[in-house]
Amino acid sequence: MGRVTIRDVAERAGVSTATVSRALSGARPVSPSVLETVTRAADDLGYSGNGIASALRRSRTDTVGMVVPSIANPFFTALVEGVEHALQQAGRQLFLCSSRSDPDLEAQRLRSLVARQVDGIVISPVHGIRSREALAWATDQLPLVQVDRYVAGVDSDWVGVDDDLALRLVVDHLADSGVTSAAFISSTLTNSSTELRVAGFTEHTARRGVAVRDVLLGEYSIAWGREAMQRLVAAGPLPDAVVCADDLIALGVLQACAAAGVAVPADVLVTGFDDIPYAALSDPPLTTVRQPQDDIAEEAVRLLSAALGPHRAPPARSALAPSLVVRASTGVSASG
Amino acid sequence: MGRVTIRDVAERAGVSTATVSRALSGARPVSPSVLETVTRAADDLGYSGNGIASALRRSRTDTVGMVVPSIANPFFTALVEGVEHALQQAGRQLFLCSSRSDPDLEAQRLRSLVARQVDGIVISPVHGIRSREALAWATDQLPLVQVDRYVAGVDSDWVGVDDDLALRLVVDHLADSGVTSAAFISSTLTNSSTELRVAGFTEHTARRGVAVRDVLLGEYSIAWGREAMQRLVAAGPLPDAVVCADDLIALGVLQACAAAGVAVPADVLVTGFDDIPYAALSDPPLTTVRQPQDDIAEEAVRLLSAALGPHRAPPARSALAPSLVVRASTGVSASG
DNA sequence: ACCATCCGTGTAATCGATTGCCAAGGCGTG
DNA sequence: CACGCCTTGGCAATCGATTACACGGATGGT
Repeated sequence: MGRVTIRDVAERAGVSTATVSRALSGARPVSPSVLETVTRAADDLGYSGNGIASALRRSRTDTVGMVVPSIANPFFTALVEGVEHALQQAGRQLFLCSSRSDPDLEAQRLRSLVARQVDGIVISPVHGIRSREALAWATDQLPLVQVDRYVAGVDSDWVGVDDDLALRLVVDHLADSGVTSAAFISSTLTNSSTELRVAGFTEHTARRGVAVRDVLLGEYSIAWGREAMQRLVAAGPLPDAVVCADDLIALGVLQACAAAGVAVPADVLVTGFDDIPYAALSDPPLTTVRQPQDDIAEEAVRLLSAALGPHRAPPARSALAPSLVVRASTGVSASG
Repeated sequence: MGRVTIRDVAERAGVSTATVSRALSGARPVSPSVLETVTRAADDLGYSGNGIASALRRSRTDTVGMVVPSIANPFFTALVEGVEHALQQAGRQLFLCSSRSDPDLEAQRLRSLVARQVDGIVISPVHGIRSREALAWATDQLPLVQVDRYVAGVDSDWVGVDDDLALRLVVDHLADSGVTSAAFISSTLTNSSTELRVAGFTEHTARRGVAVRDVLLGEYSIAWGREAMQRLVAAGPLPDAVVCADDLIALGVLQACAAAGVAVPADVLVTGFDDIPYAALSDPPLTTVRQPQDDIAEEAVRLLSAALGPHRAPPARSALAPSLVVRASTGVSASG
C-alpha cells in the first residue's frame, strides 16, 4: 500500500518539504536543478499527494457536489454529464449524489457535501416546500445553484427551462392539429417545474379553447405513466390528446396504449417532455419538448464559478428557451 | 458563511474540544449533562463539522469512488444505483466519475480518487490493455473491485456476469427458433466482457451449426447499432438473426430496421444484452439477456468491505448467472 | 480505612500539505 | 567597494478534528 508523503520525497531529494510543495505545485519558482531532482524523486516513489491534507490547509477541495432526484432518469444523466464536462474545463471534479426523490435523503446528502467541504453545490431539488430548509441552510454555507426545478425562498441562483413557453408550444401544436380535449399526466411533487407545467397546461388549453379532461398526478416514471393511462382507458371516452410532464411518463402511456389496443396517434395524441434519447425510439416515436441540457449545465457551472469568486452578486434566475420536437405520436407519419 | 469549528462549540459549551468530539461522535461516553450542553451548543451554532479535517486525522473518508465508462448508459446507471444503495447501508458515500470510455481520462480519475483518499474503488474498466497500468497502480494503493468488465493481470477482485453462459442462452434460443445464420454487432473495445461475448458467440454458433455472417465492431451506442444495421442491409441478403452485445446497439438496430422497412422478427430476429428499462418499450420489444445488476452491485460492495478489513484475502472472481428475457424481437407475439 | 479500579475530562501531539516570514547568497548600481 | 534588491530555500505555524496519555475524583472490595 502506498504511503508516500511529501516528507519522503523531500528526504530523497535532499530538500525541505516546503521546496517539494513549491516545486510540484508551482506556487513559487524553484531552480531548474532542484525542480528536476524533486520531480525525479516524486516519480521514483510514486508520490501522489494527499488531497485531504491539501484541502484542509487551503480550505478548497476543487470539487463541487451535485444532487439530483434520480440518476436513472436520462434527463438528469444528461444534465450530470453536461455539468461534469463543464467542470472539467475548470479543473474541478464532480461529487454526484442521488436524493431518490426523498427530501430527507436530500437533506442528508447536503449535510454530507457541506461536511466534505465541497466548493459549491449544483442541485435539482426534490420538493418545493420540504426541500426548503436544507437548501436554505446549505446556501448559507457555500455557493449553490439550483437547476431545472427551483425552490422559492432560497437565496440562490437558478437555471432551467421556460416551462410556460414549453407548454405553450405543446398546446399550440395540439390545438393546431385539431385537438379539442386533453388530459395531463404529471407528478404529485410540489416543485416549481411540476407546478409551472400544470399551470402552463391549464392556461394555454384555456387560451386555445381545449377542454381539460383530467389532471392525473403520480410520479416521474414509466410505471406511473402506464398506470395513469390504464385509468384513462378504464374511465371511458378518451380525450383527443394526453400531455405528459416528462418522457418517462409518456413512454409508459405509449406502452399502456399498445397493451389496450389504443392507436397512437389515430385514437389519441401523446406528448412528452425532455427529449431523452429513447423518445425517438418508441412506438410511435414521441413528440416532445427538447430541453437545452448542455446550455443549462454550462450556465449552472458559469454561475457557480462566478459565485466562487470574491464578489457577492444578487441571485440570478435564468430560464432558457425549449423547443418542440414533432414526431409520429402527434400525427406526423413515421419516416426514416 | 458558516465557519463554525469545534473550538467554537467547545467554548460555548464551556468544555474542551476533546469532549465535544467525544460527545458528538460517541467515541467515548460523556456525562449526560455535558452531552446535553454540547449538543445544544452545536445546534445553536449550526455546527456541521469539517469532514476534511476528520478524514485527515482518521485517514478514512468513508467514501468510495466509482468509475464507469459512461453514466448515460442505463446499464451502468443501474449498477451505480445498486452500489450507492449498498454503500449507504454501510454508512459510506459514493464518489462517482465517468471515464467516457477513455483510458487516459480513466487514469486521471483514478489518480484523482487516490489523491482524495477514498477508502476504496469500484471500477468498470474501459480497456483490457490500456487500462492495466493505471488499474495496477491504484490496486497497489487501496482496495479495488472490478465490476462487469475485467482487466487481466491486475491483482484485484472482480464481479460480473457469466458472458459465456449468456451467449449460450442467446444462441440456443435462436437456434431453437430455426435460425441458421447470424451476425454479431459489438464494440471494438478490447476488454473481457466484449471479448468473452464475441468468443461465446463464435463458440456457441459453431456448436449449434449456425453460420456466422458478420462480426461488426464499433461502440456501445444507439448510433453505432443503427449504422451497423444499415451496413448489413446494404451488404445484401440478411442473416436470420442479429445478435447485439448490448441493448443500446440493439435499439439502434431496431431503428435502422424500421427505417429500412425490414420487419422484426419476420425478416430478421434481433437480440440485445443487459435488459435496460427501454428494452421492453421498443418496437418490437427486445429479447435480451438480463444481468443481475443488484446482485453484482451488492457483491462488489461486499468484496470491498471485506478488503477494507484487516485481512488480506486472495483476489476473488465471481461470475453471476444471467437469464434470458424473451420478447417479440425474436418471434413471440406481442402481448400485455 | 485503604488501595485498586474506573469513569469522565483535559492537555497536547498528530495527520500531511501549504505558506508567512526570514536568511543567505547572487547580482546590479551608485 | 558598499549597499540594497531579488531570488531561492528552510523553519515553523497552521488548517480542524481525533486520540494517546494523564489526572482527579468517585466507587467498590476486602
